[in-house]
Amino acid sequence: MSKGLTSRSEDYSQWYNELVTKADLAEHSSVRGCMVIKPYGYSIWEKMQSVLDKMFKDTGHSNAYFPLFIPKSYFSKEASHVDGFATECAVVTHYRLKNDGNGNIVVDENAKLEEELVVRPTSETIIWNTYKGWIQSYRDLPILVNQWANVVRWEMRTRLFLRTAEFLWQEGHTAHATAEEAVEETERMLEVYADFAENWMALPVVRGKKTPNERFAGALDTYCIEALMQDGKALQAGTSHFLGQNFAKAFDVKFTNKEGKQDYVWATSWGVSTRLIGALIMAHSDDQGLVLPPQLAPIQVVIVPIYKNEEELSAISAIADDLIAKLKKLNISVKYDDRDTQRPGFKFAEYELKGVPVRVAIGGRDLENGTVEIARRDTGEKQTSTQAGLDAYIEQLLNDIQNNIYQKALNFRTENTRKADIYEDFKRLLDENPGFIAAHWDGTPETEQKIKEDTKATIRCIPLNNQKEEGKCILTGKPSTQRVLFARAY
RNA sequence: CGGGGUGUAGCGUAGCCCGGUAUCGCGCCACAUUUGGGAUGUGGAGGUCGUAGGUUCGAAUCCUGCCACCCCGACCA
Repeated sequence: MSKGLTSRSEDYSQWYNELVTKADLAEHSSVRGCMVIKPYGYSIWEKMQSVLDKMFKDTGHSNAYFPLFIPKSYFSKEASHVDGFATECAVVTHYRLKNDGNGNIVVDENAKLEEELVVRPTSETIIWNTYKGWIQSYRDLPILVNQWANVVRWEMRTRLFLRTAEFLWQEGHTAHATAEEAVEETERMLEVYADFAENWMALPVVRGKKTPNERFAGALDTYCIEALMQDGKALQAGTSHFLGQNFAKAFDVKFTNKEGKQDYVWATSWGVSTRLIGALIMAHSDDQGLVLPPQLAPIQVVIVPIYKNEEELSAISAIADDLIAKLKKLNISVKYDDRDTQRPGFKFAEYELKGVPVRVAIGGRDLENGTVEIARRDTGEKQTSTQAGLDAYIEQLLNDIQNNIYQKALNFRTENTRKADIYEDFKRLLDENPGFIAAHWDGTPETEQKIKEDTKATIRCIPLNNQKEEGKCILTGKPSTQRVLFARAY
C-alpha cells in the first residue's frame, strides 16, 4: 500500500479515484468501463443490500428474477423508452464461436440470431411483457416485485462506482389497479430511499420531482433524492418513477376492474445502484481516506495490540478477546488485527484509509493502568478510556459517530445551498461557491435547456412540499411561483 | 463520439527530442534488530518498456494502426 492520498483541494477528482483504489474498494478491469468490485467494497454493497432488502420486504415487496437478455423488438414498443436507451445498449447478435482453421477463435457467422438480444439497460420491457401473463383481474393486483441484478449501459465516459458500463442495482417494478395507488407506491419508495440515505448512509437528501427534461424515459413523473457532494456537485442518489399506463399500453397489459370494465394497469419502477457507494465516499471521506458511517461499515471496530514480546501480546489478547465477545453480543462487527508483520503505526494509517469508525489500541501502558486508547475516525480524536464498561461506551460512540457524520454533511449542505435572484449572481455562485442554488424558473424546458447550455447547471429537482413564493425567472424574468434547485451534477 | 494528455516491475517514476535491450523511490522476499503514528540495516528477486505492425545492422526511443486510462466537451436512470 502506498503512502499518501492526493488532497481534495488539490484535485478532487484524482482524490476520489485514488481513494477508491487505495482503500481497496474497486479497480478498473481489463474490460472498458467495467470495474472489479473488490471484497472490501463489495461488503459495503452487501450491507446496503441487506438493509434495503429488508425495507422492501417490510413494505410488501418480494424478490424475483428476469432475464439478462431482452429481444430488441421489445424496446421499440415504448417510444420514449427506446429513445432514452437506444444509444447505450450492448447487443448480442450471435450465439457461437468457431475455430477459423488458423488457430483463431472467431464469431461463427452461421450462428446469427434471428432477432438480436439487448443486454438489459433496465428491465421495464421484459418485465411488462411478463406481467401481461400474470394479470387478468383487479384481484391479481397489486404486483410488488423487486429484482437485484446487473445492468449494462454503454456510457461514453465512466468513473468507478459513479458511472460504469455495467453496474449492480435493484429495480422495483410494481403494477396497480389505479393511478392513485401507483402514485402512492412511487412516493412510498422514494421515502424508503430517503430513509436509507439519511439514517444508514448518514447522507442528507432532498426529496423532489424531476422536470420533464430530466424524467426517466417512459415515465409520467420521476421522483428523486438528490445529495450534495463535498465539491459542491449534486448526485442523484435514487429515483422512483410513476410510469402511468405507458408500459401497460405498450405491452397490452389490461385487467378487469371491479365494475367489470377493461383498463390498462398502472405502473411504477424505482431503483438504486452501486453508485450509492460513490455517494458514500464523496460525501464523507477526507484527505486521510474513507470515512464510513458505522451503520454501513463492514468493520465497525478494529483492535490493534501494541506489544514488545509474546507474553505481553497474550495478556493483551485476553483483554481483546473479552471485548470482542461483548461487542459481538451487541451486534458490533470487530476485527482484531494481531498481525506481527505490520507495525502499529502502519495499521493505524491503513484503517484510517479504509474508514473504520472506531479504533481501539491496547499496549503495555494499558495493561498496567486497566485502560485502552480509543480513536474515532470521523474527528480523529483520541482518548484513554477504562476497560470497564467499554462495550457500552463503544456502542454509544458508534451512534455518536453516525450522528456526527450526518450532521456534518447536513451542515455542509445547508452552507452550500444558496438563493440567487439575478442571473449574474447565479453564474458567479456556480463558479465560486458551487452547491445547490434555489432560484426561480419559468417552468419551460427551453429555459432549463438554455441555462444548462450556458452554465452546465441543471434543475436537480423541484423539492416536494416546496414553499410557494412569487418571483421572476432567473433567466427570462417571467413569473414563477416557486424556487427550484439547480446544481452542476455528476 | 470530438479535443487534449498518459501508458516503462505490484505502485509511482527517469530515460524518448539526439536509436546501442533500462534509472530511482516505495512495495515484495530472507535474516537480524524493532513495535504507543506509515521502522532500520544487510542481502536478494522481480521488466513481452500497453499492443500489433513498419523503418533500421540494432527500437522504450522514429513512423502507422489499435487498446486502455485520465481531463475537457457532447451524451447519460
